[in-house]
Amino acid sequence: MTHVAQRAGVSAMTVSRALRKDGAISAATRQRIMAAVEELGYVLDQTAGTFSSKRSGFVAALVPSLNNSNFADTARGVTDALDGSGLQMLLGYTDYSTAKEEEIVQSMLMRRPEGLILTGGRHTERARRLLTRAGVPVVETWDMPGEPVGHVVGFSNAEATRSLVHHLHERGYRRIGYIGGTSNRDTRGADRRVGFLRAAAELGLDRERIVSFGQPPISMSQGGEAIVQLLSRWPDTDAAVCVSDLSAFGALSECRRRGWAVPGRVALAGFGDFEIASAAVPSLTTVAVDSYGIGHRAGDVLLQAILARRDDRAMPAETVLMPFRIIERETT
Amino acid sequence: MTHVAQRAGVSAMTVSRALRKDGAISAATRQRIMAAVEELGYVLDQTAGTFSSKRSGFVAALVPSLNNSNFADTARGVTDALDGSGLQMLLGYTDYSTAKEEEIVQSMLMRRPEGLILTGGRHTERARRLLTRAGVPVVETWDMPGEPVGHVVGFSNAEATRSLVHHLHERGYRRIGYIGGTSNRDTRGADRRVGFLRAAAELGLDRERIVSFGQPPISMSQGGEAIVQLLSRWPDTDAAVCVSDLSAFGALSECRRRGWAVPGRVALAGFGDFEIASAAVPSLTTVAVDSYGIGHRAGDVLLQAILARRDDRAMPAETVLMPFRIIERETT
DNA sequence: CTGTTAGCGCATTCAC
DNA sequence: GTGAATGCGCTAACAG
Repeated sequence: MTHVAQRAGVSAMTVSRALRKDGAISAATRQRIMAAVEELGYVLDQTAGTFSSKRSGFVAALVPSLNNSNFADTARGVTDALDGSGLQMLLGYTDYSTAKEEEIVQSMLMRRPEGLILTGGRHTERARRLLTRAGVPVVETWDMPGEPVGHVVGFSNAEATRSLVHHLHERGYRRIGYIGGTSNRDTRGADRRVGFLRAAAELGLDRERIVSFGQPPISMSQGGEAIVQLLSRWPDTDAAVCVSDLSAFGALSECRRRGWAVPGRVALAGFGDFEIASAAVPSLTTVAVDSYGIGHRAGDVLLQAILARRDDRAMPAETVLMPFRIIERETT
Repeated sequence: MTHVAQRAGVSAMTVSRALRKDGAISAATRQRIMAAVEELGYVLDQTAGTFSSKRSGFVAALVPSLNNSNFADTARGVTDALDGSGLQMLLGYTDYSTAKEEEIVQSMLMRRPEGLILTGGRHTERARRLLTRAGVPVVETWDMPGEPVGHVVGFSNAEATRSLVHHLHERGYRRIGYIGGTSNRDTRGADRRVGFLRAAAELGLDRERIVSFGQPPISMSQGGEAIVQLLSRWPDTDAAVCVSDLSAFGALSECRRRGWAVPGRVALAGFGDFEIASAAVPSLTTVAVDSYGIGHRAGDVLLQAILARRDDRAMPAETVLMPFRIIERETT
């Protein structure tokens, strides 16, 4: 910066000002400085800037997996909401593990984010403690946690699945099964199973008709194996609710290979309204969530909280309930 | 850190040592310090550490899109290769735009990464200049650039698609079409079209039989619209090569809806060996690339280069050609 | 609109 | 194995 300053015939401080948008510099001086910057190939050292200003200029966003269009859309929403704020989003992925989430929370906090966006409402005790003590705003998404860490932008996965089962019941299905992963690692998946069980209890359906298959998130091929297990164990099953569209598509493909008509032999429903749900033949009944909207809204809430904090204003914890809706298609 | 030091009855320097793995501290002292750290909820400020040590402890990885299992696998590979090195990967996505790539390169460089991994070999002039001047190792992936910026771990997309077309020709297909996006925004997609044209020229096939549909990356539904256009414009088409498995699946679904037998009426092939390629019915012929391996190898190469640089050793630019292979399935 | 001074929280270096 | 002095490159705060 001193080099640039010398070349432009100004002080380092003036270079610093020219490199930030907040003005207080004459157009002519800025132009001269920018020319010097380009000539020297100077790139501002944000590390030093952060250190000095105590503003890191970024927020951390943690998602379970990169390869999931729902979370990719949420990340896009966050990025868009932050656009123009001078804040950048740094992404981390937890592989659906709260232990890994804890690690990433810690390593993110070492870089002093101005806020964090998390997926889900379940965290390790230590992660909760770190987050609380960090003193920066936190938004939990894709869930409705009982005891939120801070702000929330999400919905109840249990409630959404419960609605889906009720919907199938209204359509006349009575022997409904559930396909999901073997552990509670995917906490949203576990919540969906809870919703299935709740609806089954309310409607007097069989609550045993559950196939758990593979470590979450379960793949298309695991969905295929699961539907075979479900129908061989309970051959009178007339509908299967799957933890995600991907497993539902796997089940659908396996049915096709075996000549089982969908929805004639068995109806299928997924979760998430991935592109494949509408592209599949027959198209998949599913639960649509506004993934992008969750991210955008979470970004908004976080930004407001960060701005409030900069002004030493307190911002009350906000909980935004996002809508979901059942999309009936050809598999039911 | 001073607080922690006081509580543990040592100097700040000793706390700094305790928080890094490099030893030179007694077990008893470290234990006392760790206790104080936990009690106070202290989290090391890596910004200050980076600033002082001139090591940011991270590498930047830029991918075109998050929602793509190929690039997600590559990112996983990079993360795994870096595991244990003390380097963290920070991810950015470019939306398949070199202009956005330039922006992200700049904002990453402001945080002083110790290395960068890029997807593709085409960049804006300014991005190239920034990268060259940054003085840190760079690895380009998923491509075989003519003039690499630094190291390369990839393959030729043109060559892979050319092989696929030759493969179809050997299987007896003679009126082969190509489905891709409308612009060169997805540079790997553009290279695949080049490979198609090259093979068509070599084999004496019709070189006009191309449908470009939508902004890359093209969606499943755009793949569906494209196959309809292709077959209505050139009804004698006996095979279609698609820029990706996703568009190929969209084409496949549309054929099914219209009662066009695949591969009877038209054969289809994709690119990438996504999970959907094997899950689809009929399963998709495609080109498999070792996405995870590209990431892992790129991470390895970058790590070696970073370690060499730390020791002031020069490391010659390395080019690693990764294999691809045609996977013949039921759509051809 | 521009310059000067001071200091952000660590790690490096050297002393002991 | 531990401590003290020093400085990393920038920006806040204030002066002019």
